[in-house]
Amino acid sequence: MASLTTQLQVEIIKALAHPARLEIAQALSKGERCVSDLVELVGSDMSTVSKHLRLMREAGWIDCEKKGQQVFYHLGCDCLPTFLDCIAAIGQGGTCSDC
Amino acid sequence: MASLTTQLQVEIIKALAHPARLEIAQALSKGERCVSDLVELVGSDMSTVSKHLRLMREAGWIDCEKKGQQVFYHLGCDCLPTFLDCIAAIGQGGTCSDC
DNA sequence: CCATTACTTGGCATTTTCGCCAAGTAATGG
DNA sequence: CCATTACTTGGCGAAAATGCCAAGTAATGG
Repeated sequence: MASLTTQLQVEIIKALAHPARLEIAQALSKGERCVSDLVELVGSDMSTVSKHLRLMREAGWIDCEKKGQQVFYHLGCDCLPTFLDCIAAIGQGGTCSDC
Repeated sequence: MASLTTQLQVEIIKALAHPARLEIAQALSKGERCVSDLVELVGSDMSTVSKHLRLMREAGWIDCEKKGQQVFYHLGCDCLPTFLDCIAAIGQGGTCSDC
């Protein structure tokens, strides 16, 4: 039953459905960050964070740009902050006003 | 690092991050359905669908009501259709206009 | 060049999720 | 009552996701 389209949409949603990835999304909503910053934020090994970032990039949520030896990640989809606010509102039991 | 709040939000997102659950969400956006309808829709065992429904209910996305021997499920959050449209738009490579 | 920093990728063990079957519960009809 | 329908729950093997370590790559500084 699940169409290719459905599967693609699931991959997009799954890319946010993990504590580290959600925290990364929240951080990037406030501005770009390099990988080391995000490693410090989520507290996992850099290799782990790197893989999370790849997933999110493949899903289209984020993009990156290399500057010298650092790689800076930033949002790739304008929807994301609204999306996160919506989920946060639902999480607090309230109704979401934005969406 | 991941706070309790973050973990809760992740559970809410995860409740949509599965082909069967996404299809159920899309179906319920068009109106209420009983479990048997949804079993036919997703093509899995009824016990499997029942467990998906429980997850979605615990996340707050849906509610249910028993009518006779049937259980009808319906949306529990007004955000959901907008949310789904947004994901669908992202999935098609376009920018999301609604959110 | 060579060492160092900043990352990415491969591999693999551990944990989590998934989905079926079997069994249990609740409402309806005869 | 008893059988049937419509579900839910428990259990468990199979599949997928997660995260660390080790190894590989690219840019910079000396």
